[in-house]
Amino acid sequence: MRGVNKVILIGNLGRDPDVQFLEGNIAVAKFSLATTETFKDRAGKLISQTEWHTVVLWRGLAELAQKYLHKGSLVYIEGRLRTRSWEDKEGNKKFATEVVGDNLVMLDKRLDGHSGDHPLPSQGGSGLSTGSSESFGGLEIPPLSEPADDLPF
Amino acid sequence: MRGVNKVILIGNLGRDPDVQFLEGNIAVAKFSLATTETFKDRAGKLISQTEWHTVVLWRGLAELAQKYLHKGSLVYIEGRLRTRSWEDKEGNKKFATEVVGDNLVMLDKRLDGHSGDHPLPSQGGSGLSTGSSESFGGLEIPPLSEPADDLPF
Amino acid sequence: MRGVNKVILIGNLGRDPDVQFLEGNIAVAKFSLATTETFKDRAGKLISQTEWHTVVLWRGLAELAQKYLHKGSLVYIEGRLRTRSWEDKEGNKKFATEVVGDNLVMLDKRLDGHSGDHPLPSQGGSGLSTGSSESFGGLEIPPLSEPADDLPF
Amino acid sequence: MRGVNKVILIGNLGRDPDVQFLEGNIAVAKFSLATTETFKDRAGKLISQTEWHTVVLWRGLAELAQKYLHKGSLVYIEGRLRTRSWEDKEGNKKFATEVVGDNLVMLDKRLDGHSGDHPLPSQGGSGLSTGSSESFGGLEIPPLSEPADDLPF
DNA sequence: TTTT
DNA sequence: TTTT
Repeated sequence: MRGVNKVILIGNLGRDPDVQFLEGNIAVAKFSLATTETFKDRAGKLISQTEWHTVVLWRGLAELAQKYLHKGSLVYIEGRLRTRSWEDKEGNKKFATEVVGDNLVMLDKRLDGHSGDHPLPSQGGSGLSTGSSESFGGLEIPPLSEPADDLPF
Repeated sequence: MRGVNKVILIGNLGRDPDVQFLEGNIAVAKFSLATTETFKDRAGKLISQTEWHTVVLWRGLAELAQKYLHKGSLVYIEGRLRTRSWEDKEGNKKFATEVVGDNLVMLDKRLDGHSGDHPLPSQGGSGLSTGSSESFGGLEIPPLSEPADDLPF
Repeated sequence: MRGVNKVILIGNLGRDPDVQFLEGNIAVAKFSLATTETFKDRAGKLISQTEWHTVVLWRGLAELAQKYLHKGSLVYIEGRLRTRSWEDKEGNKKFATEVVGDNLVMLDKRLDGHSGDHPLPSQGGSGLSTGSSESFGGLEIPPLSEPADDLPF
Repeated sequence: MRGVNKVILIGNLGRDPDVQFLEGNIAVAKFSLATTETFKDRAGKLISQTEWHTVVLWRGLAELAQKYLHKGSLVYIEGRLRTRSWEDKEGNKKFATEVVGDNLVMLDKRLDGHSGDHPLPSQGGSGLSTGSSESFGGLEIPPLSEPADDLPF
């Protein structure tokens, strides 16, 4: 590669995801995501701007979307831009730019009383008592079980 | 510039922020942030890994942190890495790497009954009814009030 | 803000930038950027995939583009997605998604013999009167001149 | 996952990479990377600031580093922060924060006359037997060979 | 310790 | 339409 094509979004779903299963039972999810940014214009006035994105997820991520995401869900999406083009029935050239996600983080707090119902995948850091000194322990490098701290550096 | 130094974190505060005011009434906030990532190792086993970061915020962001962040808060931080070094009293060279934030997004849903109490800055997209076609309208480019859609392209 | 809308690209310009000056002498540059990523598909075959993006730059960044970028230039662009819609003469609804850049890093080695000729600013907005401060989204630049190491932490 | 820990750097190697092979013939590369950013301080003065990062690469990426990177090389690194701690011989607690890279893009123009000599893979893991698939964090690579444009949306 |  |  001599290129980078990366998108990072945090926003809310405008509708429930639309999930389809292709042959081979491959899941594809699609939804609109609204990102709202606020900033001051040159005059110092607060401006709020919403942008809508089409997000596409494949396979495992699509299945996660189907299980856990719905209209209003707040998510972090990391992915890449992809523009498709086609001609409609009238022969007009059409373009659509989508964000193909390869990482998804659900940011909603479960507010439902019946938590535990659906075992939400993972749970980061919350409920930590103080930890920090403890947690600095030389953790293993993720996908490996190498003796990372024996490194001869 | 011929360089990029960018950090993006989503995680929970390990403690309430520590906020100080320097001369000139410049606010500086500091806190530990835990980011937890989950993934499968080579054997397919789910591994959860927590990393602790020191986050430093200046001025307006520090004041936001003081007002709205506390132990357990879930935040998005965008910033850059900065390593400081010094010698302690025994003459040992010490290093500390921090994330100096230049963007902060609070990701907690307000769960408190008395919402409205503290006017949380902005509120993105949530509660949107359907919108999408409407929202595609040719929005103005942020900090400008140029007739962006009159562009001669 | 309760949202994030961020794009990071590294790629080559497909053509020289198209630069226009709006009233008020505000520069706008537009160009196509090709990002090429390579990865292995499920069968282990190397796949190379090129995606084309429309990049829009304003003010100081547009002037930088005009001065230093040309067909083939390799650049890093950081920005945000923005979709515009309009109707063409036949009444067809059209959409275009662009990347509005707020940071630009030129990655080409100057190969010209007369290097040193023009002291490449190479940073968005540097040395420009219009002063695109957009790179930091209106945020306070973390103060280098602050006595950072005297921090009472 | 309920967290994000992401670093994006563009900078130059301060020295040739230090590459080691652990048992199992697993490669680990380590090097210092300088990122230089330029911006204006409050007085409008141009400030250039260099930050040094320790970058660690594993497996296929480490082998790429060994083959193609050297002192001065310009690279894009995407990875995550990881802080290790240990006690030195005097019993002093020590910390080191590193960037563990999971994506590498070489940004140097090949200036050597004998270009074409070694067909630069230039993508993390490409053409390597060890096959660092870390770049995609264990996620399914979005399937290029899927009939993406036949999607029923 | 890099680079412009 | 770029680049390797």
